[in-house]
Amino acid sequence: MQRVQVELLPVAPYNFDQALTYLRTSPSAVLENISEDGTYCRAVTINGSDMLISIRSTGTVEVPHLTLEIYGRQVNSVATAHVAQLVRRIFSLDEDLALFKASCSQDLVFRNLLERFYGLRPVLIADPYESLLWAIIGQQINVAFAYKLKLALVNLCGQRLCVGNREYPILPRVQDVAALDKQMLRACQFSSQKATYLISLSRAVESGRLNLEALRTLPYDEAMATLTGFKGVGRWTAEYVLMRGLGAPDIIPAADLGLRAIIGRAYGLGRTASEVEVRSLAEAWSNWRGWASFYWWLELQLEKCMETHGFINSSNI
DNA sequence: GGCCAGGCTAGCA
DNA sequence: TGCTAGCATGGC
Repeated sequence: MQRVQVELLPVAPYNFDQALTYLRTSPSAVLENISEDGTYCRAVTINGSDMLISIRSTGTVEVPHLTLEIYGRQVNSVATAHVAQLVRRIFSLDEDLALFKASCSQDLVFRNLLERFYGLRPVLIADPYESLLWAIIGQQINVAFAYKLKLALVNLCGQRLCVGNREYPILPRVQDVAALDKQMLRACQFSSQKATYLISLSRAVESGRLNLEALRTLPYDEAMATLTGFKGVGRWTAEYVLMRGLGAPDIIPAADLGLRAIIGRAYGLGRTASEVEVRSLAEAWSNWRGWASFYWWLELQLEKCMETHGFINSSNI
């Protein structure tokens, strides 16, 4: 097992702790592990080779510095460069927060979030395919059950990476999900529809009929049309994949129930906002609607955490 | 037992 | 193009 250390310099300001808070409170973080001392760990697969990445902050918000460690059988310079690039993308390290802030600060309600979450940038899902799996699983069911289903899928067909005396779950490979029998998922409490969608979409990705990476270069409307052309992928799912999986900064899943609820409360509607109302309010965050929805999601998660535990720290979430 | 949950599809006008 | 009913399955 090799170990390589890389120093990363995010564009300032950058608050890594906020990113960890998001992950700690996120019901979608199944493969990520956040330790109490503020170290992020997860297994990733680079060119077919499984590695463990470990990241911790070694700087401040104004002078950010992250230390990345990579553990794997063969961590050569090419793999190291790939991992560093992946980490920069997951944590949005190269983006300029000032542009986002300048664009959204006219909205006084949102400005409050900008101040409270100073230095926060979106945390993306490491792999677009991973975001597609999670989006299908998360459709229409409560997040606690969605988390349970994600774990079930990982346990059913995901491998594990051993580093030291610990095991880390690896995202199931496309071909392994594509090869699943529907009944195997049904036995893990997946609905018939979800099982069908997961398998058929994985087969589409495996065969190349659905090329998720290629969506990066398409205009939003074309990428949306491509995704929603597949059964099981509606507008919400496509927007979720573009925003969380591919990092599209201006895509907002406005139909998202959680987003509608938190926005309804924040803007004093006294009820859940409608999708149309969310899209209308989101005009104020134009060009950055995806980033803004990420901020709202963190706000929502913190609110739920307070409801459940009465306080927020690393041990109760 | 009933309503809700980080929706999608098919059918219809 | 836009609306609605039906669907599926735990959690609370």
